Amino acid sequence: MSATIYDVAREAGVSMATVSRVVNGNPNVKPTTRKKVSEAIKRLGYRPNAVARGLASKKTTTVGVIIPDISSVYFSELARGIEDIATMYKYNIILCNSDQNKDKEIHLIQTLLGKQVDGIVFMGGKIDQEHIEEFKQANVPIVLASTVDEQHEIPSVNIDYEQAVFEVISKLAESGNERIGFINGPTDIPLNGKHKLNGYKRALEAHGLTFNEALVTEGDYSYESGKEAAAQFLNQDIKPTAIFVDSDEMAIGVINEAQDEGLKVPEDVEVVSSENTRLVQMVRPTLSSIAEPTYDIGAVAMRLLTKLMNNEKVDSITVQLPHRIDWRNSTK
Amino acid sequence: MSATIYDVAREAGVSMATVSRVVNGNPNVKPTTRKKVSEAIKRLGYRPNAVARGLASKKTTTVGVIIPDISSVYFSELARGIEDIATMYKYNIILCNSDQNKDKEIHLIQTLLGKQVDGIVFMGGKIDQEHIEEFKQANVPIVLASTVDEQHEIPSVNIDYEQAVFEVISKLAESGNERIGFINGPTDIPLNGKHKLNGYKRALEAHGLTFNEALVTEGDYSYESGKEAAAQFLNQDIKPTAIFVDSDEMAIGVINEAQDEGLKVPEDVEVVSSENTRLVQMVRPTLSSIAEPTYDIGAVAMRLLTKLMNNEKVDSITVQLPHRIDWRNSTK
DNA sequence: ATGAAAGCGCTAACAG
DNA sequence: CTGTTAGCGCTTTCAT
Repeated sequence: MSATIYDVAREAGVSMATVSRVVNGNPNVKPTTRKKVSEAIKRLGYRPNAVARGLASKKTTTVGVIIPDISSVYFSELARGIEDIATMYKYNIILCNSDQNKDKEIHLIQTLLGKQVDGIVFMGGKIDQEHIEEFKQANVPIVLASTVDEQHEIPSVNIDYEQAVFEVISKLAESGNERIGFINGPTDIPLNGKHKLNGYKRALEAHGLTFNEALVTEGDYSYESGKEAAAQFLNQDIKPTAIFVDSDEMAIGVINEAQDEGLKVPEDVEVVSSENTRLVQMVRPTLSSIAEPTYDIGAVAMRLLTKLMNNEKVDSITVQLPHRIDWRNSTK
Repeated sequence: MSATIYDVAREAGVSMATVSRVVNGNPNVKPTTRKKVSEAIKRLGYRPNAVARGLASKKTTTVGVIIPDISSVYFSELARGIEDIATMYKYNIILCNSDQNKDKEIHLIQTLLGKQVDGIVFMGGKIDQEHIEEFKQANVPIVLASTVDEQHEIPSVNIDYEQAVFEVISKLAESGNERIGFINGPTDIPLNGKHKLNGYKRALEAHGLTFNEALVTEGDYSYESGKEAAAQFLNQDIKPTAIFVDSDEMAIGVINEAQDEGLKVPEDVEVVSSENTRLVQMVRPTLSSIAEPTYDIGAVAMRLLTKLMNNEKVDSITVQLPHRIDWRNSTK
């Protein structure tokens, strides 16, 4: 059994309150006493029990992180941003994979609240009423990262996805492409089915192009699904001359499929992706992509959460980070 | 304030002990009482406080996971394996990035122990005496995943890295390569500087080839460092005709560098990598690689940890998972 | 089958 | 500056 605060108190000949004070860096302790206590701590190898502390103080310095899939390149970068800032503010994170499954998500929220986390960073797809209910019932702050809440009720950190897609498609249209394909992510998620699709449509319209259903499809973010979607596009009569793809892995699938079919990228078909993970520079040709500040979204979301947990004032509950479009060799 | 077990007890007209019993599924409760209590729980929206429970029971159903960098493709796959099995056994994980920095590692171990985790999965580079001390002082089990402890004192899950490298180099030698390059990971880590290097040397020897220092270098696992190492190799007089690279990202750097210099893979230079992440199928040519069962290493490590936490008997404290070599198009 | 009561190890008033 | 004293919310004997 390891030493408790009580053991230290006895060893140092003081009360537990005093030990608690020196452990917590309370200045109201005479230097000599502090020294006595510190030595006793060292001698006994005392290590404060965070669980007991959590129970007494009602703070665990632990935050929950619900993420669709940590093994995805995109989300693991986000997670790193979250964890770095958490560490900076002395929090630890409990990491949970949801696979974007609503039941799991709800269950995880409850588990985390049961564990008395001080806050939660949530990443997911669709946020529906049931999520909102849970979030509101929680007595700790929640921040959404790279996840949109239609109602703008929950604090969140995102980029302007609709605008980003609008810019990509516009540029593609301006450089002469008349048939621009769009391989979206799962469209049951509003972020895809609504915002990104809107950006696509608005850009077409703005450039006098007509929307063609045969040029829009969806994948599940995997390499394989990108390859399949590309095969579908490239085997129809009206082949697109440019394709915007909603993830890097899918985009690589598209490039490979195109090349396998003897098409040249970007000469025959231009490709633009959407995550700007490290992968973009590893493919040949290097991939043009919406440069979403993935790490930063995580970092800023966590930073926002710390403010909320601290009851600090925040300018705005929803923050929108800037994005760029990085044009590389997969486009002309 | 949310309801406590005491509130539920009063609401249901029983004692807290009884509430505790139904919450924990203790069979010694009359069905009618159980029902009464369950209803009270529902009515009050009672959710057990895991911190209080942890303090009383000395179990947190939380395990610590120390990982070099969650944003690495390799480690995030490992982490997913860990988390899946943890979930299966009703544990949550506290995830911490160490960047393989020893001070951080030691500090994280202490933080996690302070948080009273029931066990730790540790991934890192060099395990030295100080680590071992910490591990031994901890009163909870520790399992190393994809991390070797020279002394074999700490439970661990690995593949036989030396043997795997031996096989790759042997095959390369047998197919006629006489100058086989080796881009290792950081060699201050015994796994690289000792075991993998040994495998390389032994294979050369076994095939009558002489060891040449100019054909061995190291990188930091990044794409860039792979590219640089390749540039170094390919610009010297005695160019290797085959290169074994210790990570997928570095290997892609090698392929790209070779191609940028006008060399063909595998015709002019063959490339074999070492992690078999999803990336191997995304590059062209697809990458031959040691098929390390990354996800499984994590899963098995976590499974082993659950047994240890449960005081179950385990056949062997160190497990060695089988590996394959997947030959793809980056080799002849 | 159920209840009473004693902690688990710590923080946080409140005194002094 | 230091000590006393209640809890925090739950588990766990030990009775009954």
